[in-house]
Amino acid sequence: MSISVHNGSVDTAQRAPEPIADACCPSVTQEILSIEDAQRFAQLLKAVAEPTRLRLVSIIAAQENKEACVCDLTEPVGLGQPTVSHHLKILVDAGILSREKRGVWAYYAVIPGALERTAAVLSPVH
Amino acid sequence: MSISVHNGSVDTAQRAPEPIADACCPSVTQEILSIEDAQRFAQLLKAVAEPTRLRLVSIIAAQENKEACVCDLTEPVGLGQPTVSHHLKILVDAGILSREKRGVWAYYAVIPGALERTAAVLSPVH
DNA sequence: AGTAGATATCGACCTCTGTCAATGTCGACT
DNA sequence: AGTCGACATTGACAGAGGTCGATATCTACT
Repeated sequence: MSISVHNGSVDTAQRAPEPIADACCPSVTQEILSIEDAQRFAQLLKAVAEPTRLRLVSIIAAQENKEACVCDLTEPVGLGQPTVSHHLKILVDAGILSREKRGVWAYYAVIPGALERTAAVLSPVH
Repeated sequence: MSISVHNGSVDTAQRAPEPIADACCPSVTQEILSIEDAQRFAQLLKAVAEPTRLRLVSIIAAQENKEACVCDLTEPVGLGQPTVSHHLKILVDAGILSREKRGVWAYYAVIPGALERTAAVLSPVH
């Protein structure tokens, strides 16, 4: 079994319950939020409303290559590797971070515009 | 002991542990967040990262007078009065909403610029 | 004074969430 | 093949957080 997918795209087929960061249209102050929109927005904001995850995003963004692997992150945040991995997964699922595996390492990067889209939920651009 | 304070003005003196919405300087992408900043920002974002609270803010902002009392809010969100009161308190403590008591009613309003300042934590203005 | 109504607070319950130790998985290297 | 190292996943635990019923407080009104 485990015919290791050499076809790169299958990896993404299994994953991706559609990231929540496609907050295109409504905003908190533009109209009364539906229950569904409120839940989507809350889930997106929750991904970022956590001290450790904020620092993770901050550290990754401050990196020279704009990316970092898990081993670069455990020491700065002072938490165990499974915990860091867990936080990163939440940020990836929310559409804030991207994950690329190169060899043994997994490199995480901030998806361009993701934070701006998240912020736009609270304050639409202008 | 316990000389019950009959002094009316203690009410306001007791309150106000400085709202967290004075996120003036740093931002997630500008520099590596200190642990203290990360905690402050997370607490501010947590206040908004909840479906019911998002809808409360949304409903209040959509009101004609830009304000609403608790009795206006319990029915739209479909929750009990103590629960709504609890959520509103969290938003007030975070510096998102203001509270003004007129007669028997307590009127809540979105503090101008509060949502923008909160959003600026994720995406600095420009 | 006494009542009624709006809101805040308290206590309890249950779910969600952050953390860790242990284990599983996979790639690189000898 | 076998080992080592990086990362993900699982299970368990403690603490935080959302909800409600009951109660307290406070104001207007008769």
